[in-house]
Amino acid sequence: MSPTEPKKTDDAPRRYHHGDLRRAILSAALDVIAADGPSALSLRDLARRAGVSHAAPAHHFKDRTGLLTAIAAEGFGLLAAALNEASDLKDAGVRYVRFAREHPAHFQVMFTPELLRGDDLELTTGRALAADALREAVSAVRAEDFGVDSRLAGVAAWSLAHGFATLLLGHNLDGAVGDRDPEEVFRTLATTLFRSV
Amino acid sequence: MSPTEPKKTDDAPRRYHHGDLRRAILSAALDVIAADGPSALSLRDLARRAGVSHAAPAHHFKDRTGLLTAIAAEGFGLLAAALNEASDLKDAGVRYVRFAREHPAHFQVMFTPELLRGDDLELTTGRALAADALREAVSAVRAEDFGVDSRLAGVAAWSLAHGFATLLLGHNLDGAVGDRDPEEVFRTLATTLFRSV
DNA sequence: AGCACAACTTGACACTGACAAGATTGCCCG
DNA sequence: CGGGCAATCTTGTCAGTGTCAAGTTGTGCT
Repeated sequence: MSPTEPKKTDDAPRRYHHGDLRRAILSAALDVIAADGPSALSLRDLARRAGVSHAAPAHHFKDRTGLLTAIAAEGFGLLAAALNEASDLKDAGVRYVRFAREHPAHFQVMFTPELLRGDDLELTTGRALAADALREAVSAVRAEDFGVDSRLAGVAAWSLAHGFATLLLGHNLDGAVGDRDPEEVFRTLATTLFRSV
Repeated sequence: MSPTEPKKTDDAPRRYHHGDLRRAILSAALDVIAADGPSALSLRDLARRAGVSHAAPAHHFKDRTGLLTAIAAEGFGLLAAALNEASDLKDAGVRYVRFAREHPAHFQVMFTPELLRGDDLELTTGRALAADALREAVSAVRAEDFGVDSRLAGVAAWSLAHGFATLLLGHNLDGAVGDRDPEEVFRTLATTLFRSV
């Protein structure tokens, strides 16, 4: 689309004037988002933190949407990697929740589509990788054990894990979880719900 | 907190210069949010749509956060009303999903805490109303049927419904749901998962 | 060595949220 | 019934932001 864009996104780490500005800005952005959400993100503020001029970030991410899209794409990659190590569906759910807790900024941005460039290549491939990983985990539970549609099992598992993770990050489960380990709470919860499938 | 604020929030409809500016701005805001998310919200744009000056909205909502907080509070009220009519836990879940589809802007704002004034009175009371409604629906399913903790049943049901609704609004289930009625999909899904509790 | 290009800077413009201070309007109460 | 008064809205302003355009600096390659 835009031939002016560098597009050498993640080859080797850059060693230029700044060092690795792209990573520095990504990292600062993740801090800000984790603390105050994507709406608190300011490119100029990120530039200030990195000690560069206010327009420097644009060279790496084109614009605000580009930065958030890069974060989402990275997040889907990380999520796919995490899910690919799951032993079964329940374990995949636990890893999903763990991912959301360990990468809250990624998680939040990944599922806020109006902030993203939906047709971005790295984003769509990352999303596809994560979807494949989920499908793989779901394939372990036999279709006839669950219901008519095998995809329904995937939707159910995804909904449960995603809802739990989302509510957790929004501090909506603080009372119910208490001081227990959220992942353990989710495990027992998933075991109870899925015990018969 | 702020004694300058009018605070006569929702008595009778105002009949002043504009007519009912407060409602007009709320309504326009809901349109914008439903279409492009909360980050696309601009007070000046809302003022323009309502045909008033750029600073008029501030008189009704103090600032951007105030507007979003009012939306969230209204949303929790609507959700509580919907849940209070539920016949059982599964029906509450279906109504939860229906609420999210019918009021996507409310839903989105309600669960984005960093956009809200968390200590706002109307918000906290609205949230408490909705929480009560959920607890009421959960109380129908007996604790020993589910597991040790009865609250766990609430967390499970809430997570499932919230995750399904969130993924649905984000168009993450378009493929799996197809052209079926999402509420029906959720109903079968919840029936399968909760059939034994 | 020098050239092409990536990385960054400087400057500008339109837009936004927020605040202060003034103008207008309907309502209440004497 | 009319005068004050408070709620409603306007005007003006300021700092901050995203984005674009054009210039500058450094780097690796040939």
